[in-house]
Amino acid sequence: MRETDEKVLDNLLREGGLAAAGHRHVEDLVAVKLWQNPCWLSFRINFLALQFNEPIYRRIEKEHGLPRPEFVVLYSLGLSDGLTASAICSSSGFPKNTISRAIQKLIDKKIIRREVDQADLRSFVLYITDEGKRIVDQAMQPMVEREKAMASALTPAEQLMLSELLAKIVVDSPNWPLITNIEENEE
Amino acid sequence: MRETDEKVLDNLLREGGLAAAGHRHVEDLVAVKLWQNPCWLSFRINFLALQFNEPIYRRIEKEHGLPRPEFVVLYSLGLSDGLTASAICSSSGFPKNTISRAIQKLIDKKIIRREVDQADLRSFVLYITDEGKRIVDQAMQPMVEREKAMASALTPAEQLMLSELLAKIVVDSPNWPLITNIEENEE
DNA sequence: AGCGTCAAGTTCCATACGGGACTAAATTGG
DNA sequence: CCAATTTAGTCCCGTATGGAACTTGACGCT
Repeated sequence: MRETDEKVLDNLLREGGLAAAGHRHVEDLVAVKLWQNPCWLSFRINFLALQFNEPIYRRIEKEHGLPRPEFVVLYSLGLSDGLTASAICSSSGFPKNTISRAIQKLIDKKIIRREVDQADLRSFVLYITDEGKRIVDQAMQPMVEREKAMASALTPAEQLMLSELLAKIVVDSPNWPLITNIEENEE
Repeated sequence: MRETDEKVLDNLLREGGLAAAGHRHVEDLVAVKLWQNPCWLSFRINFLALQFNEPIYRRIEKEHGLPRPEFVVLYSLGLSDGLTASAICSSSGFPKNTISRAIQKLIDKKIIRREVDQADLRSFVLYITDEGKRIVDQAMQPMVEREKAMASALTPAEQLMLSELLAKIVVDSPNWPLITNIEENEE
């Protein structure tokens, strides 16, 4: 790709959705961050993540007394019972001490249960209790609703497209280059 | 849309990208969260946000001594100088006390500068200093690189499509229903 | 003008968070 | 088969975080 072509593409990407937005009102700074931002992708993703999460986790906290890390554990077990702490860490991105604490709290609350893994005595296998299942099911509802609301800006065909595109990126994520912060030791 | 049609769509959405992933290896729990998850959209978005952010912010912290909220302020001013604290809050999703603190620190470090808004004596207008500009420019590079890496799982056409789809959702976000946590006061 | 409400920022404070050191079990390998 | 290394999970502790209360200025209303 020639130098100029690349610039053209960059601009197209950055301005993606500008025409379609038309006259619809967006807050000024959001508009700038959407359409005059070299980091078009990360802004869009971060913005949506925040907008989605913040009210949801606040509600789950209020309603069930579960802070985010605890809910993440529960949610993971709800999708796939019998997990280990480290599996939850790596699929969720939380550090292991945070997850460890969350697990302890959930055990105290009798929302999950823990058994030593006979195959590996260092690790524990976690199971959700009936009480736990009840809670996830209930907490999941508003999440699904909010998802629907979020997705409703798109047609079903567009939603499908989006789902596929994002999945592709997720699947590719293990290949992203490591960030090297081993540089300029100019403390 | 008939009941059953809706179920069909739900399944399609949830499994978006499954076929395309083919044989490529994905961690087990990630695969479950991708393809057997009622919250297909929020998982994809949150996962990508975390994967993107964590190394980037860690690096910026190490390299420039700026924790995330401080960088967010700087980044915002870099895109659009002369902002007010509350504008930064609402476009970034951070609470105002966190942003306030970040602003103070940045002023101390002489990375930004503050003037009272003559039109509204309660608020301040923030300006980035030359030093500040230097820092954003430098810190931006790895972000852009990482974006490119992230996007490189897609063809340019797909990237453009994604940019547009996400922008549509962002533009629509002010219309999402408020979360009502005013319910079942069963503390 | 004067009162009540609202909006911009700041301060206070309890707490959740995550880095890093630690323990114990597994695995590697010479 | 015994070090050396890696991995699962926990613990300690300083710090960043965000809720709530507060201050001060703007704005609406009669």
